[in-house]
Amino acid sequence: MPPTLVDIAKRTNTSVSTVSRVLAGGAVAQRISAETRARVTAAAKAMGYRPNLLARGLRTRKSNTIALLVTDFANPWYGQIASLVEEGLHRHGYSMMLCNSGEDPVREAEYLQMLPQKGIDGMILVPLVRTRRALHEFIPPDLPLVILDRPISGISASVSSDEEQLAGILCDTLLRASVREVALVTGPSTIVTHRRRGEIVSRGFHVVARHEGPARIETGRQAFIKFGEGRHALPDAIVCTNNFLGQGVIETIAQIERPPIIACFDEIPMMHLLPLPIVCSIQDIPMLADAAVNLLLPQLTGESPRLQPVIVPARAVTNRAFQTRQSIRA
Amino acid sequence: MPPTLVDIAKRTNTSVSTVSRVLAGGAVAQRISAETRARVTAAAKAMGYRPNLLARGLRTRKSNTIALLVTDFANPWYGQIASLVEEGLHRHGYSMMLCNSGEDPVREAEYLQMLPQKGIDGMILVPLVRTRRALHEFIPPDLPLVILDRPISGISASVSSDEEQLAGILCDTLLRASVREVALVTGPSTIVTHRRRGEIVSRGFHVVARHEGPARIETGRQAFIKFGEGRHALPDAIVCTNNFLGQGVIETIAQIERPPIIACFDEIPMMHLLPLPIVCSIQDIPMLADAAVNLLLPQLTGESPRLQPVIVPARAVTNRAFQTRQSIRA
DNA sequence: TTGTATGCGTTATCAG
DNA sequence: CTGATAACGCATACAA
Repeated sequence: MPPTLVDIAKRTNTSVSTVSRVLAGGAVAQRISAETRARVTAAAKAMGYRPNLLARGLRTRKSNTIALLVTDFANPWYGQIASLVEEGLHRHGYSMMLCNSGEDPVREAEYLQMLPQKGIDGMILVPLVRTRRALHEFIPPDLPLVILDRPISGISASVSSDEEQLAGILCDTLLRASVREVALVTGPSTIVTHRRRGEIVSRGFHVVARHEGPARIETGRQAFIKFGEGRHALPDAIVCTNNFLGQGVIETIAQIERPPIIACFDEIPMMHLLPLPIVCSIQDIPMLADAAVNLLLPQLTGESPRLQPVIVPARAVTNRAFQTRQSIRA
Repeated sequence: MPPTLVDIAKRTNTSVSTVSRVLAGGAVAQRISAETRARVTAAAKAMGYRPNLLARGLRTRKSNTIALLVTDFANPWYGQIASLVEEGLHRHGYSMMLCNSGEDPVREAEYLQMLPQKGIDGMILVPLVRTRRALHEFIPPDLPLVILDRPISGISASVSSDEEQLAGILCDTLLRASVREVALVTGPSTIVTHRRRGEIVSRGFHVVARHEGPARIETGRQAFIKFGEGRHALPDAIVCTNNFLGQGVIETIAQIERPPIIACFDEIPMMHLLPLPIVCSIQDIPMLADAAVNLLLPQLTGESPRLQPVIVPARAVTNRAFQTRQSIRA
């Protein structure tokens, strides 16, 4: 129904190839006489021609499209990074499609299979799958790929924060605040970042309670309820392995008098205004986004100059209530 | 390079059509002898066959893919709604791709053109374009389409909140709190929701200051700085036309003693814990998402039963600081 | 400078 | 039950 090259060719008394060449623009178009070129472009505009990208992609095996598959785009962290990645890719002439696995391995598998079949040129992935082998049961080994946030061993094109440092600075801050006992609220232990963060914290503190669940606000809420049941004395701090969990805990715990310190990874919005001590270990989102783009681009252009995993430094930030608490104790 | 139907056909001494039929499954596959069927499926699995979705889409004009184009997926509001839309569509066998115009009309135009050319089956759009005419310069008139959040006159498949009510309940709450003078922080007045919300508020109160800019946190921060320069006495309330603007204002204003009421549209995370009076007019995100999906599905299956614009009711919520303030004044 | 012919991987039509 | 064969819309090698 929409006009095709054939239609334009008929209308202008030329052939499909001529039309194709004209519309291709650039050098190829220059090899066509100015006269026919004008006729063809005019007709194309008049008929409202739009190239069928499926056909073009089928033929050229190029789509100028990158897929970014994340685990939960309801989490603003992913929205922010996606937004920056989008801008970066756009500057280089690629468009980006964001897909969501919703922390569901089945949906991840579906998208993982489908996206390459749809002819994307490359993919940036926040993975649920944990091994290179498992991953490549779904995607072809030659697809330009960058692993984001959660390194997979054996894949060198990956960007993530230094988990040791990330958790380390959090622990240091807690130690300086005389924390000894903590409760731990973690996302799925099948996910390496959550597991790793939990492990590192466990190494440094006496963990008196634990709760694990999907990395969502609701899980944080449940955690506090569960902790409340077990014992009346709360620990010195509650450590959450991501922002959503932290937010859930904060929402429910703030009513307590003398609440424990909340320590979490990633940012809590407006933490400075919240009436309880908070320390966040914050990843450098712009740098992560930038690195992801820069790691993908050379793969797209064919050149594959020994990609190295990029490890981005993080920093710990305490809120005002935390700082006040410290100066009072001092 | 990846195996195709032809490869499988050769390997099994059959024809492409047979292979295609077997792999199609369902009724078509039943018309093939159990024996060849087994041989073909086995070979397909062994060779790791994956259908080329570009080719299939080119042929069938169906992709089982819906695009959701929003204006700013760094804003959690869009992340939440996108997440719900995704789940809804997924339940009906569609996958969803989220794209971001970043409040840039040029990028919107690009995606608007490209997505249909890529063979999506339908689209849900949070538009920047303001008229039906302008929109259809980019997308074909027969593309299944739902307009989300910002109705466009002449397009009946649209879902949004009742702006009159949404702004009305906010104004009522402010009036009951004895607010007379307000400052207004709005997103781009080219966007109907921002403009409309601003107008309604202007009707009810004396607007002593205004600031307009992109609907981002940064704009809210700038607004407060600007207001601070002009006069020393702040108004009774600052009204922001969305959550991001509100967050920016709150972040910068909280340091003030006796801060004004912050009134905004959409949700402020953990508002109950913030130390200044806040009232939010909150849209029903799940209902919006649901309606969007339900408005799109019938268009996809061909039946087009007189679609009506869906108007979703909203509610105003005040935080604890607001409530405390009220009881003190009473 | 332009046209012809071929193929990208599928599905669908038409024979047999 | 199965196999040729023709599209789908585009890009390109090869001719002219």
